[in-house]
Amino acid sequence: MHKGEQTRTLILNEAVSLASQVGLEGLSIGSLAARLRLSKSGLFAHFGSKEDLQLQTLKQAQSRFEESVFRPALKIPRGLPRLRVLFANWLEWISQGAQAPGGCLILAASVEYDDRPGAVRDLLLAGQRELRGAIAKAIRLAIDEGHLKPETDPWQLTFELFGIILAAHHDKRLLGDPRALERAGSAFDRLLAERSAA
Amino acid sequence: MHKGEQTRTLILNEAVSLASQVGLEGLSIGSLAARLRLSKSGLFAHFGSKEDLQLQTLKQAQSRFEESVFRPALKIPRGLPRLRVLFANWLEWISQGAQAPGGCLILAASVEYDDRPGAVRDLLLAGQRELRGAIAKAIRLAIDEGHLKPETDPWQLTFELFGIILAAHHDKRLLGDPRALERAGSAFDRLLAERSAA
DNA sequence: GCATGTTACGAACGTTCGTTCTATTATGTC
DNA sequence: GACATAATAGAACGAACGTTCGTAACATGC
Repeated sequence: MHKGEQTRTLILNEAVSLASQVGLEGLSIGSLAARLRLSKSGLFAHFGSKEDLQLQTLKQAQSRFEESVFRPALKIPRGLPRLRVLFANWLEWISQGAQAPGGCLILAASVEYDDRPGAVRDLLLAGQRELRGAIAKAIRLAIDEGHLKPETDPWQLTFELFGIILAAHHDKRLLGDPRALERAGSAFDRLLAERSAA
Repeated sequence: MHKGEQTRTLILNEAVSLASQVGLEGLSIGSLAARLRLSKSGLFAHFGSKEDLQLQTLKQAQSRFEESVFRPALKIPRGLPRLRVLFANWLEWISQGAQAPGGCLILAASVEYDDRPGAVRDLLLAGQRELRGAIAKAIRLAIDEGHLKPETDPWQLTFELFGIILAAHHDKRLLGDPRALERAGSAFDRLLAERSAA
């Protein structure tokens, strides 16, 4: 009954790791099966198509992101404190080399599929919209709490925060710059300092 | 004698266009040949290996970037004016859908190869370092000209500018957000305004 | 412990991949 | 216009791709 679910989870964990290195399109059933010491057909039977495997892999990564970055932040008092934790968790997420040695799968897939219509892109888009909305909401709460100036544009600030994350991810991975994280941190601090209510 | 060079250029132009959509790894010799109505082997003879094709394609994109974004900015007076033109050209570059319908090939390849050692990654790294250095230099000139505060950190500002570009590219392509460019513009303006010398 | 249904395997399918030959056609030079 | 050279085509290669199918091994509920 639940032996299937068990190996399915095992497969998806390995799939996230592999796909983060070679991309969702580069993720091949054969090599994934070899990593897990499974037969190609045995693994395939769990999904039925490669696209489904890609979708499930992406969903796995998304829910891990939600669990690692977002959920913990909800326990922090709303306003600036929560926003700070959110950003800190996010930074930690993109610099995790353990479970995703190839960097953040979601960011990689976003670049890979930004011009390929289909279910994968739709899933990415839905996740991205949800993420942006949640950050904008956290910013709005910070305004309501009187932590940020009322004229702050939540979407604009969200845009700029995302840019810092992207730059940190890029610099850490391609350039291997160890200062990327502190650069991101000070950019974040300055961004919030400007908009902090007096 | 120079017929070869001619078709080679034709191939590389199409390769940049195709690779921007499917990635440098997804770029296959067969489909590229079909697009150009060439035989697979005939096209292959121009390069000798797929990796060489990838390298030449990336070099083509890099030199086009240099030509479109950087070179024109050198004619603008140094300091803030040049920096503004640089950023504007860059923004225009990432939103060009004509020759690279899949977005900026360099950015896509940076994500694709950030964890794949080899010649492609080395080329990306060299290009990125050159770009960062050039921007930091432009910023330093703006400081020297008295346009920016002397305590401005060129590398930190370069980092943040790059983040804005990345965010704009992402939002325009995945989210299809038409406001991405103006968001980037106002982020840029504020970034410079803060550091403008009185 | 047996029956039953789920789970995994192995072989094979047709395609496409990058690459290597050989042969044929175009091109540039005297 | 003939000749050397460069450029393209065509066929074939082994390997890997996603996918299908029949069958053996297994785990589960009685």
